[in-house]
Amino acid sequence: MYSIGTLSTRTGVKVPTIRYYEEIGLMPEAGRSAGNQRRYDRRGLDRLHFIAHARGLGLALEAIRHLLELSDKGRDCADAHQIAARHLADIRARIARLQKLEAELERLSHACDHAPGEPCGLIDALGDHGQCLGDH
Amino acid sequence: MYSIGTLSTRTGVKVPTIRYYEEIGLMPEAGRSAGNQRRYDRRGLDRLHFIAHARGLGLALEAIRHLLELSDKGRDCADAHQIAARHLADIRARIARLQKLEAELERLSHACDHAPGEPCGLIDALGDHGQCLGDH
DNA sequence: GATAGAACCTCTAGTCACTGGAGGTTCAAG
DNA sequence: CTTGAACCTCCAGTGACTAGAGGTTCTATC
Repeated sequence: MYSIGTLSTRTGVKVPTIRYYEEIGLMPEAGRSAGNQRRYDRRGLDRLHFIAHARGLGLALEAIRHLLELSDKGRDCADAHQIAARHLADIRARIARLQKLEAELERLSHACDHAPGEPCGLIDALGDHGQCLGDH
Repeated sequence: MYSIGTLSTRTGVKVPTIRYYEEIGLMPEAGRSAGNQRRYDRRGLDRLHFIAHARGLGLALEAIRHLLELSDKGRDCADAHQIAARHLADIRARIARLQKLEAELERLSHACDHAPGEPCGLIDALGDHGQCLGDH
């Protein structure tokens, strides 16, 4: 039997976060000690590991909830793969967007020559989207 | 003189968002018509353009607030460039992290051979961070 | 000048995924 | 038995909006 603190150190998930997961139904309601403190067994630990890992991969709690349901009631491999594929597409889109921003910000920084007494080209460029290359 | 709706269509920032920006002090309190509706001049429009553009680049409202202050009271070119540089570093870190996740998710998907009747390798892999290559 | 309806107003509450604090109780070690 | 770390519940706050209720004003047309 593990206390909530033990679960926390074992998974790296903070104590209030574990309680939060219980509140929103991601973690089942834990059993309690005589003094009303949460007590977890191996299954609780495994489940939290699963959540922590999926969160670490950037999956939304709703997606994780879905995955947990699939895992609970046997399998639906196809569904799980669809969730993963959607997330992968999302990640790729975010990377592409960030790379655009990276290029744009770099360009803006060079718009300013730091001449003393002159207005800052960077600030001016921020006010004028017309100067920009792509959409963002 | 522009109404809030006109500002909205001109900048692409939604009406409630403009009111929100006023509430948190990013936009100055607008003048009002006889009937208490907001009325903006050119300066208001420019300022909202600035905010919209900077938000589009992913800058946090606090960073934008800082930039606006710099722009208001003349210049501090160095400060502005520091904000941009920090943001650029942040973007690069996010890109690197997302690329790791991309690789990891792709790998996990291949951990499952979709054999009918077998447990889903993807779901199992999600429960076991030990299988993973990098940190995330 | 009347009327219709689009656009505006304020206020409150909800989103996501936590995080922090107050004020009080229980546990484990010495 | 005492100390203090860890636990409990409840409430409020974060960032950057978004949505809805319920009411007022503006503008265009007749």
